[in-house]
Amino acid sequence: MAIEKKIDCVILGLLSHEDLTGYEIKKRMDTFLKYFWGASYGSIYPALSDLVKRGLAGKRDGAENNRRKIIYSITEEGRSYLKEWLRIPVEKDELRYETLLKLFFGNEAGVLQAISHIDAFEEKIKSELPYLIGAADTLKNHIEMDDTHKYYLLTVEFGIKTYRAYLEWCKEAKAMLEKE
Amino acid sequence: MAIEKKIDCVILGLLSHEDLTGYEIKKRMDTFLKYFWGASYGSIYPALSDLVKRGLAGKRDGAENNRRKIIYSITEEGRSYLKEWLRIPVEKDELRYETLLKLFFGNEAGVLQAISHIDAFEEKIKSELPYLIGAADTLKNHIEMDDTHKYYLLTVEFGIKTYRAYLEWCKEAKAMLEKE
DNA sequence: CTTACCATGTAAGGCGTTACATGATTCA
DNA sequence: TGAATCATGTAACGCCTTACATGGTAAG
Repeated sequence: MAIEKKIDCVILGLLSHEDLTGYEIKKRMDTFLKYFWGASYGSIYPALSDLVKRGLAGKRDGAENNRRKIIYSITEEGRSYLKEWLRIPVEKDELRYETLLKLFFGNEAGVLQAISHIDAFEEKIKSELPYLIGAADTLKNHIEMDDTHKYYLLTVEFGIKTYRAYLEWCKEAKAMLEKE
Repeated sequence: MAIEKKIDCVILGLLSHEDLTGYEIKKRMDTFLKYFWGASYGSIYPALSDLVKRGLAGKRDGAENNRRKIIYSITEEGRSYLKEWLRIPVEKDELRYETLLKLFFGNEAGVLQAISHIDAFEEKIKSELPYLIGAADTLKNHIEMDDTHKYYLLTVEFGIKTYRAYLEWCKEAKAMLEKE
């Protein structure tokens, strides 16, 4: 079992780029990490408190007007912790594709239902792909400026490649099911 | 929130193909569903008891010699339950790619470490791909015989397509990181 | 004026893994 | 005879999501 909790590492990773509020951390996850990682407020805020308690992050008040705001930053200890986690090999990559599960048992439900699941999957991928392509284009235009962008681009391109493979598969899978 | 627990659906799905023991269910998951779903004994056995309690599965003794063995089968109620789950749209497909996470924060650790994570990922994919290709070939040779095979083939081809996309990405990602 | 967004947090409960516990059989 | 595989199960615990609770601000 891992000593490092993933949520801590993600937060620390984001804080290694810039100081952020809990709300902003969630935002970053929902945009940059969306297609390969996710977390809810219910895990982010407690993790943030815990990180501060352990000295891996610091907090400061950043309130403007009447709006409360707590800005978190990474400490030196936090940076070491992150580096150590980055150094050790990946434990496991996990996927839980409900779409494939429903497809695997498709004979119970029939061809039409299988196709409708593939259609829904295809729609979702098609709607997300332009965003990824847009992000890649933007990143390519100022790759020299910031090193973090280079790594971000890497993950975006992973997304683009796999999404395109998904779309190809959707087409072929439907063709196979329809020729009957 | 879903009323249906995924573990119940997976088990019921496997039982819709054939009668199985808990041990065999785990085996099926570790082979057929491996690259898009997983579960441990700690979730399978309790789920099985629960399924019987709710009348969705039946159990019978299948002991041979001195070896105890409990064979589970799907009931009519179980089949309806499965069909209903199969009918409703997919809730969500989830992935948690630790590899991409470590890569996203790669600037903290440097190019060499990023490459070593990609290498490890590539190795894993390369070692699993032949198994998928072998499965696809076998399935293609008796696709007419059994309808369940057709759907199994669909998921295997999903695996092959995405794995190939992964490998392409690995190559390009490393090339990008190395040109420096 | 109301909807969407900014912003933080807690409590309950679900889900599932890991580790443990036990014991038979098969094969080298 | 020891390792691998067959076979079933429980207990502790961790992690996370959902739902709830609260309140300010910006924009239409």
